Amino acid sequence: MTTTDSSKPRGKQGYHHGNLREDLMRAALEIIHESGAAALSLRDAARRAGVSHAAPYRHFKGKGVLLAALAVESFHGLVDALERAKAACGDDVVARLRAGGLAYVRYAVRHPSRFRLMFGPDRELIDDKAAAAEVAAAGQAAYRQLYDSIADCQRAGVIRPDPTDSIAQPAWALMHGLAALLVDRRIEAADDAALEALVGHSQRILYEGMRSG
Amino acid sequence: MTTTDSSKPRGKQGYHHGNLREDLMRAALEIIHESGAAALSLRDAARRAGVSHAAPYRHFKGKGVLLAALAVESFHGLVDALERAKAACGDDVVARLRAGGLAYVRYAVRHPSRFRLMFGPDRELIDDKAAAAEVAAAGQAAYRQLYDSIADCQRAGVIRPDPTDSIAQPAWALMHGLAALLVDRRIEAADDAALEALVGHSQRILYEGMRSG
DNA sequence: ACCTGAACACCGTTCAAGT
DNA sequence: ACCTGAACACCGTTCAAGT
Repeated sequence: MTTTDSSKPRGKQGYHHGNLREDLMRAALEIIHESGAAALSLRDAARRAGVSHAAPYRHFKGKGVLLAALAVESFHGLVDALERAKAACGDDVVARLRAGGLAYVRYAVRHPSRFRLMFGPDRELIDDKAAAAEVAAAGQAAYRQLYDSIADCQRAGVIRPDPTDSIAQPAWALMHGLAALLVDRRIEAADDAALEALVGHSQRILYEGMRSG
Repeated sequence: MTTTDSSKPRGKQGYHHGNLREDLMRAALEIIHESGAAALSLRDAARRAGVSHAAPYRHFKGKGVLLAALAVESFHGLVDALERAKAACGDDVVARLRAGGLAYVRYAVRHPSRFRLMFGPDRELIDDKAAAAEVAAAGQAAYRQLYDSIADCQRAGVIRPDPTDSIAQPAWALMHGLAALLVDRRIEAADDAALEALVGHSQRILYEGMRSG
């Protein structure tokens, strides 16, 4: 029962894997999802991927770098979600801004482990400089989504022409705070409708203060 | 040099400590402050407190319970800070609300390790039910500070008479988001003046949307 | 090139035994 | 009552050695 697993027909019926890097990331996320980031061990991830405890080190310089790779992947997923949500709104700049905010909070609630990985203190584990820089860059790409939406609204004359950052930062903080408190179960949202209502209500309040005139 | 330490003149010139529980909490916080929560080990805390690695278990059922005790202590510190800030504003309900928000963000920035302990995923480590409940209660006490401030403003007629939670939640989320992003260095505030400006500006935007009329 | 096995220096937690 | 020392089952990381 050790030699007859047939999940991947790839390679020279292989003593090795073909795609260990991806499998390790998948396993690690699974562990974090089941038991929290503190419970993640590289050895367990290796076990689940069916390799020895030393094998991961051919693909990641250490535990922190694996975590960083997951964070980067997660930021890319967030950016995708934001882009899709905005694209579905056509040219209505205000609708695009609102949809982006909702998508941000939804992404956090649907992928709490990833959200915590992106923003949680696990980033402290990333002692590797290059990996830390990559995570930071991926995070900035997400912020740019919001920044651009605000700038579009300013150009359209529906949001005050203050420095864009001075508006984007509070807007980000509000959505980020909702996301963080929801993920931490400090605020409850019974279902997706309740979540939409909470986000929509928060956005309406904020929008009153941002709009022109 | 083992028997002649004279820091505490207490007890029977003691083979034991007098106040190990407190010393362990102090040491643990020191470690977290220096190297992050992930680097905390009970054994290291015990070492710094000058006792054997098994001694902590007379005072805490496990690592998670020590962390929980630190979180509770930190929430109490936050509540104290909020109360002091509000008290300094006399009877002006709006000033009290604003001061509370600023105090919240300041507490986070000044005590980032504690803030992460209160809200971070480290709470997952708390497998102990009683400890988790204590942390939740301490957290609710902090929320009540904000809730009461909003309610006071509503009674004074300066904030819309919507359900208080529906206003307190976005207000909390905005301050919490600022705090979290600042602690994570996703947003920068060069000094305390910049912090005050950021918080004040965010509050002004929010207040526009909350106020009556 | 990619993986294994043994090794090292750590952990958290438990438990008999000491004072 | 409070602490120690040995013990157990784990970790992360490294490194020679295998295919």
